[in-house]
Amino acid sequence: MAAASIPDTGTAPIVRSAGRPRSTSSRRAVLQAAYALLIEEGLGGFTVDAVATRSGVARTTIYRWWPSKGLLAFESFREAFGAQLAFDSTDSAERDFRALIQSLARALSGPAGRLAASVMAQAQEDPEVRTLFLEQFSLPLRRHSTQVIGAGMQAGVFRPDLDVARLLDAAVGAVYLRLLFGQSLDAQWADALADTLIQGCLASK
Amino acid sequence: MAAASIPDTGTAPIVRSAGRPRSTSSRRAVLQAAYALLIEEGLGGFTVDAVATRSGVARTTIYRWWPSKGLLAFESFREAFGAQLAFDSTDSAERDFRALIQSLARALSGPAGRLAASVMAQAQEDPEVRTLFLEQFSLPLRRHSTQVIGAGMQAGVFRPDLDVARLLDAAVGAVYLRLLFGQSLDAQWADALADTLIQGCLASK
DNA sequence: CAATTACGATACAGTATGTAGCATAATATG
DNA sequence: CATATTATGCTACATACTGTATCGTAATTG
Repeated sequence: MAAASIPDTGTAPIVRSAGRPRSTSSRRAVLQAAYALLIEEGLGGFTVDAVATRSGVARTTIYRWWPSKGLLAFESFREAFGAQLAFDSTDSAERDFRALIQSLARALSGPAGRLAASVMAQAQEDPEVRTLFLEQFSLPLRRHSTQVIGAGMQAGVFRPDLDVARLLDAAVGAVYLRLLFGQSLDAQWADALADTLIQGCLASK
Repeated sequence: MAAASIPDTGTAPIVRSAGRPRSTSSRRAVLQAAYALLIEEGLGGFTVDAVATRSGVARTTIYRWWPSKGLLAFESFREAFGAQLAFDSTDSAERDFRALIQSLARALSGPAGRLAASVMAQAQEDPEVRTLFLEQFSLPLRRHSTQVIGAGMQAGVFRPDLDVARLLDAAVGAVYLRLLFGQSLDAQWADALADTLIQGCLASK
């Protein structure tokens, strides 16, 4: 019954130095405007200008805190997503593995999925975004998934020579593939994917 | 031993009307410059301006033939990739399936992989690029793959209730996932992926 | 030769990026 | 309360890219 989620690595430390403190309301307004713009207009309508106008925060202030569009998009993504991924472990490894895929698919199937797709696209232009996405989103998720599957191997449900990393490449890759092509990520699809991955291809029993 | 590859749907018809004909050398120069820029600089350095300068073709001429950056990127990708994917069918369904994954991974592992990643990123901004990529690249590939796997099911090697579409989501998704995250797509990885997909997760034989 | 279409060059308006300077606001410290 | 310090908002500016319009010139057909 242990619950896990993406750790919140982003929020600033609470050390107080001299001078006017950073406006938390402006920060929130910017991230929220970025979130809304990315979802409503996609990457095309996502400009610092538009974020400034929509949030009511001065453009120069945005540049002060977010050196690039990509990092702004990523921070907006992380804030919106950090709490959305949570998994419960049960006594069935197979059920846990299905839940893993379902959880990821569900989280990415909503409007926030467009956000993730936009960040992935930004990551192709900006290596820093790619690194952040990998280290702060993909890897924590993968670490937890590896544990879940490892438990299934320990329990003898999953084959002992299972290549967990490749299995996760396939599971996560399938979800992202459909996300990037704008295809639906409904529960039925996710369960069929899990079925296929669990059972494999061969006819011999 | 039947060979298959992506059909060449793009080249213009050969109807000759009055007036000065379109310069094929300019067209090639533009596509080649776009290709080089996307590979060397990535999406960031890929602008119509830069393509014009590098190709020596006037910017206005480029705009005349390619209404958007995304479509230019896609056409460049298609020209460079059309012939790169070819598969041979043997009498072993399992070997053919492995070859499928190997072929895709090999084609995307080179510098041209960055091109594909760039087009995928463009597809997030431009629905037209997404549609073209799907219809002219993904779907033909998928149709052929479905045939190969279907033959394996007919032959009794693959389970009769195998969900081919999900299997391909997983296989192709895994390749794209690593491509987009800049991770290597070497032959060893591809074969381990094929293993995992073929054998599934369960310990029970 | 006339009609037609493509190409190259220049110019232009619109928009986005990213920086700088300055006045003002908010907080900590003495 | 006075001062130092930092944040914010505003205007201005240089740079760059987009996309269109116009015009002179080149190449091809009939």
